[in-house]
Amino acid sequence: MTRDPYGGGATHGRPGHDRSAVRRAASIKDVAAAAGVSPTTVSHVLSGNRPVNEQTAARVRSVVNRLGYVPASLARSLQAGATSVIGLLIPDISNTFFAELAKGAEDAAHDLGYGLILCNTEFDADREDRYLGMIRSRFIDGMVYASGSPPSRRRLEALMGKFPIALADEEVEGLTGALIATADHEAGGRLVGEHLRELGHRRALMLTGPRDLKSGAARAHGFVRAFGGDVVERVGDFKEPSGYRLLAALLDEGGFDRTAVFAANDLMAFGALAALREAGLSVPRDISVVGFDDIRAASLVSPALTTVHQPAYDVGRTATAQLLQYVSRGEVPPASRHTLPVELKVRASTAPPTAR
Amino acid sequence: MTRDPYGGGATHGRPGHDRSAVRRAASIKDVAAAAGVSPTTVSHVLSGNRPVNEQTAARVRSVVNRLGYVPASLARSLQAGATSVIGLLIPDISNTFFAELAKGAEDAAHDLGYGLILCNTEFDADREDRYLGMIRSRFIDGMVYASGSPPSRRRLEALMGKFPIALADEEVEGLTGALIATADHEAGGRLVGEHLRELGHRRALMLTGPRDLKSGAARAHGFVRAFGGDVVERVGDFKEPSGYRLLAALLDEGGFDRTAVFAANDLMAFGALAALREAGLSVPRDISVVGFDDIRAASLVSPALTTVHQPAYDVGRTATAQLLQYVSRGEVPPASRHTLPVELKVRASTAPPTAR
DNA sequence: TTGTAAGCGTTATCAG
DNA sequence: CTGATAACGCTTACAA
Repeated sequence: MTRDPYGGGATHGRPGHDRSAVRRAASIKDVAAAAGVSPTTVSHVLSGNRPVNEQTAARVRSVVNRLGYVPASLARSLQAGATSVIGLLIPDISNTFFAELAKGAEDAAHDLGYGLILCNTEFDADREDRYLGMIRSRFIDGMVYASGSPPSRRRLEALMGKFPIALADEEVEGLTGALIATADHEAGGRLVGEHLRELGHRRALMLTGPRDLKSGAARAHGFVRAFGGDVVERVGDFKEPSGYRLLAALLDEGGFDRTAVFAANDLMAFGALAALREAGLSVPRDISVVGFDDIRAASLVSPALTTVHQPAYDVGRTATAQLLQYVSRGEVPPASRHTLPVELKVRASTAPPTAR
Repeated sequence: MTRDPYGGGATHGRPGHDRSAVRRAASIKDVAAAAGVSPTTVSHVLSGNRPVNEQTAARVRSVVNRLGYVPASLARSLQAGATSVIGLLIPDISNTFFAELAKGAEDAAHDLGYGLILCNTEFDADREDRYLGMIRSRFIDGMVYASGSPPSRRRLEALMGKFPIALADEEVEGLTGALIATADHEAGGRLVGEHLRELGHRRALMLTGPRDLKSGAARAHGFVRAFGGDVVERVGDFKEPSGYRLLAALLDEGGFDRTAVFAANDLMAFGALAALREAGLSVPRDISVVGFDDIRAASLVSPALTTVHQPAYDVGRTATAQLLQYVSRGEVPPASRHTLPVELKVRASTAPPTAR
């Protein structure tokens, strides 16, 4: 917490030569005084909330310009009981998936006249805590929550119901009664399962994300059911190195008999690709690889990655738009779920298995 | 501008069954009353700004817990004259370069106890305007400005000097007296020039960004001087399609005699790569390609792109840290420049020219 | 050790 | 058409 940065008007009656100090800005009183009217009138000239004599209004406006007066939004918000700003809490803005989601959220917020505070947690609980404090202290009117760090459930649960919060992308286990917008993870898994099965694969390796994420479970579930074959599972953390390490370890062990790899996200698929390349295996000839998310790099890698396109932008946009619908009325959103469609992008990293 | 979202306390004296409405939160007065002390004492118990009898303090704390009281940061900020929140204005958060920059900015802000508002402009002047309004209305204590949309100069110039603003990544033409953190664009251009020259190239095509960006000019300048050979220039807009179109047009024309392409950023380089592939030319055998930025996808494309690594994270972090140093003292930052080193990443897209 | 009162900059209410 | 006053929720002299 930062304490009062400048000591409350020390430069007050001292115009002139202190070049770097921020001068106290003109207030509505200053304008009123200079225009010879009451603050009330100034307020109304600016807001148009009630008619003002055109002469008076003109005079006020001219003073406003001369003094460069801009209403203090803090005071306005204090009086209004709302700030017109919401937060977006995500684990990692440099992950393009979240960047896209953020863009959707920002667009939706902007459309409704709201500002958006970026709360980047780096999966750090302290950081998440601090950001959640913003909603408790009512500095923001609501929060779009798109992180999945498990330790946060308790706190989140306590907040939800009291404050307007929407879940984006990731359900939080055991949290009911929430407004949530998410991609159809199960369908995504199913599409991949069907695709690999149709190609003729029967033995697959599934690289999952952390166990406690519902989205991951849904993907896995959809995949296993649709694939129907033999599935080996390894747990990773959604980051590239974990995809690499998991697969490299399996390859080292020897006796690797899988013909396809389904990674929980594109990043892990990239890691898998690297491990395969290093082991001298060719994709998709020796082994097929599928990702999830369809981040930009997916179509750029070589071979281009077959993956499931997640509508990250829409998830962010939908969650935010829904949330604001309630926030703008001063209500806590009811439980509701918006499942957005996904799409399988078949590219060059999958092919029928070759007999070995 | 959003008008007062909810009509100022209609649910005030109506406790009870309106399930979805947000209940008025406990205020310092409520706590004081319930604990049988004055608001002043509550304030001091919480802030530690002056000693309080341990008995009293304990009683207050217990009431605070029971009521779930959290101080309203708006009121606090109004009183303090600062919000401990700054803005970060960028054109496109889904561009990984800016995402990295944002991450650096967010880290620096977080370290000093500041929040960061993401202002994503999509190169839209209206949007930029609205966000700049946040600083004029003192909702934020400062702004890290990392956009380059030319029409904004005037406004920016008017703001700078009055409000704490730092320029990140991109100088704004004709704006002096600013605090600025930027990568060493000129050195970047030079490194590319030297690299291509050493490989034996003598005829290059340079795909630039918009003309009025200083960074682009610096890159071009450094490149042309170091390369020394024959350089043809085409102006693009930093987006992938423009790289594609520019090169495709040249190829179509016939008589294309360049042996190397230097694109203003990686995205345009990707476009160029696509055009080349389509024309049946092989990189780097027939032609070498170099980018700028070193976004994640650069090492993933095939062939992996030789490019100049920009320290996006550090640019964001440095600009923000510098800005906050002044903001926290209530000062407008003086002119100063921080030039961060770049690095040439030689990968697979460059090679000596083959005689044709 | 504690409390009273003023003030931060607005806007809504009520009165003229 | 306009103005005085209270209120939003907090902090901080100043006083006791």
